Amino acid sequence: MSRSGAELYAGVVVEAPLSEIFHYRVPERLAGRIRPGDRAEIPFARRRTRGVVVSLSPVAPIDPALIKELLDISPEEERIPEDILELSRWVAAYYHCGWGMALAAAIPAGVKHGRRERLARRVELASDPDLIEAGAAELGRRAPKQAAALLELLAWFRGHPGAVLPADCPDLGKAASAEILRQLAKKGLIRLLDAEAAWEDPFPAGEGGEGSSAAAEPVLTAEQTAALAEMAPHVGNGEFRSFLLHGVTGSGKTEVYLRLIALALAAGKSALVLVPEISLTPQAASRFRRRFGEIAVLHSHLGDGERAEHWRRLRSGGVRVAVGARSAVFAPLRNLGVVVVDEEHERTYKQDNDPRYHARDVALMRARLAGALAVLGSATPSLESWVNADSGKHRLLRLTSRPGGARRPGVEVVDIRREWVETGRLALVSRRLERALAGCLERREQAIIFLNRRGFHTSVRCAACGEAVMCGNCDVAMTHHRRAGLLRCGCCGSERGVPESCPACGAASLRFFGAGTERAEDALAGLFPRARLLRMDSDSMRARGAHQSSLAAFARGEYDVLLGTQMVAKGLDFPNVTLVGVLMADAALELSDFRSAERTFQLVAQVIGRAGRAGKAGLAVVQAFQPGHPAVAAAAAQDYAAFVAGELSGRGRLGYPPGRRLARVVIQGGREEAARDAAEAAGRAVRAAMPGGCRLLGPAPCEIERLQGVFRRHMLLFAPDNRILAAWLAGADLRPGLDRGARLILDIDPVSML
DNA sequence: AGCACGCCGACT
DNA sequence: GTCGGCGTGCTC
Repeated sequence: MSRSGAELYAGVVVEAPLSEIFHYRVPERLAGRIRPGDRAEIPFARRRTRGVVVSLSPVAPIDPALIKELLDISPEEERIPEDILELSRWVAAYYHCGWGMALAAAIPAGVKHGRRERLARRVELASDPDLIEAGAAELGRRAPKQAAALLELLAWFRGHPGAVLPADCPDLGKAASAEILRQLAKKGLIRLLDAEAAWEDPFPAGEGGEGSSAAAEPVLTAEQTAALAEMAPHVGNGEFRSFLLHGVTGSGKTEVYLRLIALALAAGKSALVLVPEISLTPQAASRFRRRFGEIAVLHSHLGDGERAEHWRRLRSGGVRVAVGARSAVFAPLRNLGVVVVDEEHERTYKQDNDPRYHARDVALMRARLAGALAVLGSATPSLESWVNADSGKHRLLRLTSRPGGARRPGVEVVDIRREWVETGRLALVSRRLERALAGCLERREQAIIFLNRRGFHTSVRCAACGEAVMCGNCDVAMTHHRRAGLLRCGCCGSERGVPESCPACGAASLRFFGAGTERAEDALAGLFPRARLLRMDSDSMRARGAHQSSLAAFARGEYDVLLGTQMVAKGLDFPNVTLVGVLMADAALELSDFRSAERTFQLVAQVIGRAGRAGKAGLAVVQAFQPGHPAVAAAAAQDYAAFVAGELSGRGRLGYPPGRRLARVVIQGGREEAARDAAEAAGRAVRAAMPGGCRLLGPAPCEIERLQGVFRRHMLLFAPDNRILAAWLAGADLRPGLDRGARLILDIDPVSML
């Protein structure tokens, strides 16, 4: 069989959702140049596919008779760099997913499929919607799945006129699997297009390229200088170091990052900057471009082709700065010197589908593997990072003052309960806030009003039977959207008309409760009819680019008041904003999630920071039902230390993170029975394998037991440290009972408990 | 994932 | 009868 005697076998991670490694014989002509990281062409189950070579060995790990020969390897430009391969291996091990799954997250689609035989990745309707709808009705009898997918597509295109839908769009869910889409395309009902087809870059490179004069570098504050002086010696020396940069809003963290990156570049290294998607604005991108010339901006709206192009340029070393959201943590930068994670506390860094990695933690591991310097920046660091700084894992750096002498805003807390008693009505806008707004408008300054609830009313309830109108798919009360004249589910987005009578008991006694941004808009319009209001939430900002253009219009002074959800809590500073109002600071506290206090603190502290960023005096009015709640009080006092101390001791008492490590196992199924049986089986397996010093909660129904038509149960695994947690999970066989109608999700370091 | 096999209900 | 849809199983 072997002619030269020295056989070589390659371990290959196949491009399929499988966790095993498959092995292939390396043909002699490739034996000299094949290396781990090569993309390989392989025969796999009666077809050709591709994979990534992860190991090479002279011994066959299985019966050699079963092993097939590897067909070819890809050109050099498509190799996965060694450090990315290593990083993906760590992701697979840490998050308990297959290596293939981790690699899939690390390699962009455009690179995976190569340039030639590119898969169709965008969907378009083949004819006009009404014709399609008729087609769907006809299809319904024979192919219900295809018909459902078609209707889903139709609804999507009606909601997003003129847009092009990526074939793997999460909006479609699994209603439209690749197979279904192919079938529909075969029938001529839809068209599947190339990635390259139309999606203009919302952040074009534009001006500010290499040649343009470098932007004037602002003078650093003493604190910025000190922070840089701490870090500078560790740039480019090849040793991993991590820092937590705790800087109040407006203290100039970005300038510190920019200087640090400049140092890395000067030392011949490259730099990776992670930002939450929402702050990846054209302005932010151009700030980096002005300093560093050509950079890779990796945002979520890049086409496969563009993404692949960035990947190749970073990989070749042609571009040495990458700025991007979560998945940019895998950008193939060479010779990495600095890794920045801005707003490190943001939960958007956690991916909420497999592999469920936390980009901040992956970034730290990446820096460690590269021997680079990592900086985590935030005005309100996560407790995890804070504890790591406390224990000496990260070095803590502080920025407490704002450059240019901008003062911190004054904060006043309004007790809504007392307001209620004194005025006899439950007003959305307190008298104090009304007065402040009047003054602000009179001075021709701008205000931001924050309310983290969408819609008009947050629920519709029957006065006769007490039932709220629930979503048909989820265990969630539907919100009333008066503008649209319907009820919508905040979880799955499904809609229904506003019922005349109670769907549960039939009584014509429905009452509307709670307030969202729509209602706040009405309230403000009633109080200040002449004020120009801009409402920003995911309902009013559905159109592509609406978010950016609205913020720009507000910045130009075309509006007086910006009202919205989280969307207005973060992002740009508007020099003319001197007033911030928080309508229900404690709205999120009722959620049964152990992090809800932390989130409330972060959110309120961040919004308050929006006030008075330039020379002008700022004021924040914080309304709350529980003004004394530590999260609200500490945020109002801008006292991070006080909040952290209290919260940490509470978490410690309850045995929650960050003191202990947590994994969450969710079992879901279309039938309640199947989900419960599978959860019980998994629960027994987990309990049997539980090491000492650990704790198991559940299995029990999830907070939202039914979500998008699926029944969900979960359990929480608490362990003293990660090693023990990993051993526990390795020892528990979660497979049995899952085969039929139930699926299992394992989430390490979960951020959502719902 | 993708592709075969095989079962099942409906049409030339 | 057979065609197409859709569940199931397997891939070095």
